[in-house]
Amino acid sequence: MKTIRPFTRAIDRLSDAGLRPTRQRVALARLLFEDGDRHISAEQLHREATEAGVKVSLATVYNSLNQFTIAGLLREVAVEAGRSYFDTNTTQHHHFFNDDTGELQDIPGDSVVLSALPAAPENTVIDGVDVIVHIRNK
Amino acid sequence: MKTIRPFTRAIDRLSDAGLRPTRQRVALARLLFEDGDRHISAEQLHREATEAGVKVSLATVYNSLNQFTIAGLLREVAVEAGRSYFDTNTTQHHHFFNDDTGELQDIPGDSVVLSALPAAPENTVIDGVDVIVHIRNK
DNA sequence: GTGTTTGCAAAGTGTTTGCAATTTA
DNA sequence: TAAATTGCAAACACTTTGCAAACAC
Repeated sequence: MKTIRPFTRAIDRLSDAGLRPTRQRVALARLLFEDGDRHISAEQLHREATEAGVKVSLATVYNSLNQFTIAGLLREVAVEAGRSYFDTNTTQHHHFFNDDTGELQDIPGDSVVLSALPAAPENTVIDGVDVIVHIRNK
Repeated sequence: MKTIRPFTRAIDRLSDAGLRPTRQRVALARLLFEDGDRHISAEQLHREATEAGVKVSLATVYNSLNQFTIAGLLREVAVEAGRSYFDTNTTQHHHFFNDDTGELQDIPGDSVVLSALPAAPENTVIDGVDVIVHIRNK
């Protein structure tokens, strides 16, 4: 009864990524990865953790999000200056960003198609393509 | 035959946009608009102004950039959390962002083509599409 | 003159860091 | 026990704001 499956999965995910599965990191990983694709900021995650009764400092949330990102568990999405979002879906895909509400969401399937990609400038290589479709409430 | 963009003085540009052409705003508009397309942050513009002998405070640079943006003279481009870039080219186009150097540049011509656009979610309308091609040095 | 704009410094965000205490392996 | 991690507060980078003085019309 002590061995909860999802708990174990979070631990394995962290271990596999070379991150020590501490109490805080496991709790954050569960919040992040147990409910499918998520787009979340550090503040939001910290609030969720606190509401779930997990004692973790905001600094640790920031540090963990950055470590998870470096480890390839998360992807950082820049939508507007001053706020960072982290996306649990690390595969190549694109986003709607609601400028009214600040909400970020995936663009489903392949409903965005880039039919031509530019050549990278001299001495550079393409590292990734972000498409942000800005939307606002009707 | 080549389309020549009509030369508009900084003063007229500001007046037409409903902005009082003060000494500071005129100086900033000159720096921004007299040398073709530019991608610049508030700090950079402030430094340029200072180097050009224009006395203007950083707060006024920020305020002016925001006013210019609201007036449609500039377009703000979000590339990474924590830094705002302003683009003097307000037409629909896309960008390379060099993650190594922090440099932002236009993607030339039609070398990026979005061949499909998603439908906006319920009760929202599409406001614009940003394509950022992240590059890094070889 | 009257309303607008500026500059300064202070305040506000969001994020990172130094370091002692704690936890993990 | 040694090394890694945490929490706190302070530091940070960037941006906005309040208000008195300066300016544009």
